[in-house]
Amino acid sequence: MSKTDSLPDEAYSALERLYDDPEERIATLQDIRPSEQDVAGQETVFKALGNEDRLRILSALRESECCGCELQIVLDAPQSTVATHLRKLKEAGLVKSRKKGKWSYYRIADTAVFELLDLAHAIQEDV
Amino acid sequence: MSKTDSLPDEAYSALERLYDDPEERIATLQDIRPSEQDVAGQETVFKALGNEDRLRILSALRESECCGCELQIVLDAPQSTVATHLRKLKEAGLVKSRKKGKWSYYRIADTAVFELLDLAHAIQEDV
DNA sequence: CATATGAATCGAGAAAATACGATATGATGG
DNA sequence: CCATCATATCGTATTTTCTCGATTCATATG
Repeated sequence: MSKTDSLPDEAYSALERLYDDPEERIATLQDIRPSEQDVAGQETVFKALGNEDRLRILSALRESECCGCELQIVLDAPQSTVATHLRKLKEAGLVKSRKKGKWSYYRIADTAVFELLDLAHAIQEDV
Repeated sequence: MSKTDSLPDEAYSALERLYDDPEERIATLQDIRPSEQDVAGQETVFKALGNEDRLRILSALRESECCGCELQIVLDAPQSTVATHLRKLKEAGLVKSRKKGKWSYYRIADTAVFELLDLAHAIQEDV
């Protein structure tokens, strides 16, 4: 037998047993469509943060601005790997960079980034 | 030729050109080792948040507590998919659940979760 | 206790993210 | 200009995550 699991109908009939006026509740639920843009933006930020190496980069930048070659030492990873991580962080708006001669210096873009890191830490503490 | 890119030595010699006392700077950088546990916890939280479906679940829970079958309607996804997302959110400490009869009701675990969502939104706004 | 129902778990194929060598780019100093 | 060096980008092999049907589990009800 197939598709025992995917029927949306299944969920509808469940709601019809739960509520006196299921139609209204179903309409309400279907209307929960947060702006695609909002969700996409949040997703970009959280995906960028959801990686050990990138969290360690942010941890280093919390101390001070660093150039790319310094971050290679922090991560003990090859240059192209570090550069890729930095690009992701930059695209997400978490870090900014400035160029000085041959060097690119990276810094945390905003104090909101510190807050994000601290909140995540706090949440996991009491799991 | 091979491994033109991965030599850690390369980064070391770069720093030796950058600083008068490179040894000290290198030692400082290598010491930036945030507690593995801290980073792992943050990573779990941010990985859980870095997914469109899960962000939409949180968006729905922001309105009100929901049971599993209601979230199936919100996402328009099969039951096992929704259940898997909910497990991830729970493991990360982002939602809590209570069982009532056959139903499992989910709710956001802490106001810190709202703050995370809002901060991420704010950061992406000015990228 | 048989059946129905909502939810949790499992497993395997599909999709996405990551790692990293090779190469390209752009600045600097002879 | 040519060589060197710090970065950035590209291509692809590898790893991780996601999806979702099937199955199992738990609760309720006749």
